[in-house]
Amino acid sequence: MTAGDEGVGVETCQNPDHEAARDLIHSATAADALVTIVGRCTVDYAGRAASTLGPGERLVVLKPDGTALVHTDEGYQPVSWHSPGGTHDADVIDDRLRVESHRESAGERLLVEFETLLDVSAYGLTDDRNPSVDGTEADLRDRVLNDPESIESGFTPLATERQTPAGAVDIFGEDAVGRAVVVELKRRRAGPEAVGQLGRYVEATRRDLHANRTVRGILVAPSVTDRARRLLAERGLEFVALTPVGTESG
Amino acid sequence: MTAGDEGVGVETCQNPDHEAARDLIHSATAADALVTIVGRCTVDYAGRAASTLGPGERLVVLKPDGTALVHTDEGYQPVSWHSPGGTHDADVIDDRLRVESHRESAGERLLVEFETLLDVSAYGLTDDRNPSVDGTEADLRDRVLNDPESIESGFTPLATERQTPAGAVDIFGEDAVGRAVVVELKRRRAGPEAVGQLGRYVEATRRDLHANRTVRGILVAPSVTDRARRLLAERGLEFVALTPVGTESG
DNA sequence: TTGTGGATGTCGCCG
DNA sequence: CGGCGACGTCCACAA
Repeated sequence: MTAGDEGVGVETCQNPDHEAARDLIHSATAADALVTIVGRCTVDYAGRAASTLGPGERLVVLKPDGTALVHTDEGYQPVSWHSPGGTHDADVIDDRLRVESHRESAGERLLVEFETLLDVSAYGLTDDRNPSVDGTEADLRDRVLNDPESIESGFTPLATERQTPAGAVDIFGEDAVGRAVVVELKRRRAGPEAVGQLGRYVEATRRDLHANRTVRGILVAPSVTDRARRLLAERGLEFVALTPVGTESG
Repeated sequence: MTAGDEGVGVETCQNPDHEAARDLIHSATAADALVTIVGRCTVDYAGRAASTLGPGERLVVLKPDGTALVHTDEGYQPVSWHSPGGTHDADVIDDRLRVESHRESAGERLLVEFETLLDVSAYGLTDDRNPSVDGTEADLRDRVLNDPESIESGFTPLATERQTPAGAVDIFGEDAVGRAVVVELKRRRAGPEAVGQLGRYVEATRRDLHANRTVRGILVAPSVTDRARRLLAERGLEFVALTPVGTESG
């Protein structure tokens, strides 16, 4: 595999010796390939925090963009990792493969040291990256904009992402009587932070507008927790139940 | 590899035909092994939302706990996934491997359909899961408890995780003059939500205590954003700069 | 099961 | 580059 070759390529080594693994990682990294390493290893991370992992068998993924992931046989989350943007390196010290990812700008470093190697593989992957997702907050926003009556009769959206000193209001509009309305959207059941957000935006909007202008705040979400409902009541805010299109039952 | 065998085991197939891949996935899943599949595939997810991915070359990881991860050659995040708790299945339809993860209780389903297979491997992994992390919010809390003067002279912690109707207060205590103090901790630079949280806890604590008791609110974090600082001032709350032990420079 | 908030969150957008 | 909030967030812990 030559550098710049983005086509399909695979190189696999089972139970490789550590120097063969190092060489494979070197050439794969140079060719912008994705590398997987399976073996017994220890892990050390230092950066935004510090973490260590004792010996265990794990799957390590090195991506050409600098991402490093250390996965065990459980969980969605990697047990340790390095974010994109850094560089990978591999060497052998005391007959042991050491894989290191670092990003100087963030002062981060991830070190994986292998006792045992079960498998090392390199893959040249290409992906068009054309994801599509439905049921997001943007879908909920579009639903409200396409049918403002779903909020309440006479509601008129005037702006989305309206800037205030406290942040951007999801939907800003007017009710049937001409009062200002601040709408905060949540794609799923809303908790206390959502109320906090809405409250901040309402306060900021009151300051922005004429002092005597009424500003209503409406939280729009599929549902709210009890605590959130209480907080809404305390602050004179309102709630409208609405789900993003496509997530509703039926 | 027999069911219940948790020891080290590896089975690898390069450029397998789709039925061989299916068989390997079946036996690996039955043996609680971790499976990696590399190939060109499409992905469909339906559950909390809905997402689709067009054809692309990706790394798919199936874990024995029901986790499924679809990784491209970029990014920390899987481009699609299935959370732990479900089950994996594999079959061949129209000469194409289809891998499906589903969790009925959550109404979630992830379907990966392969056009091309570069590699299928299974690994029996064992991990002690003895992670250690430093520099967390818990470390910041311990730092304050071990040296209350780091907040201010005369500060006395009385409780951690003190319950209020608005949630749990990180540290509750008294200042040198006997006023109640509510402390909210953040391990990194704090933004508006942190102020909102602190404000809620202070309000709830004021209601809990005698009406005439003064309650101070202190945000403890390495730093705050401008907006957060303004919000603190508006609500009469305070800020003390402090980092979790071990993250500080020097 | 649900609620709540932390996380080495990551990621995208916008100033 | 930093601030800010969404995310199919995940996750641990408590009620």
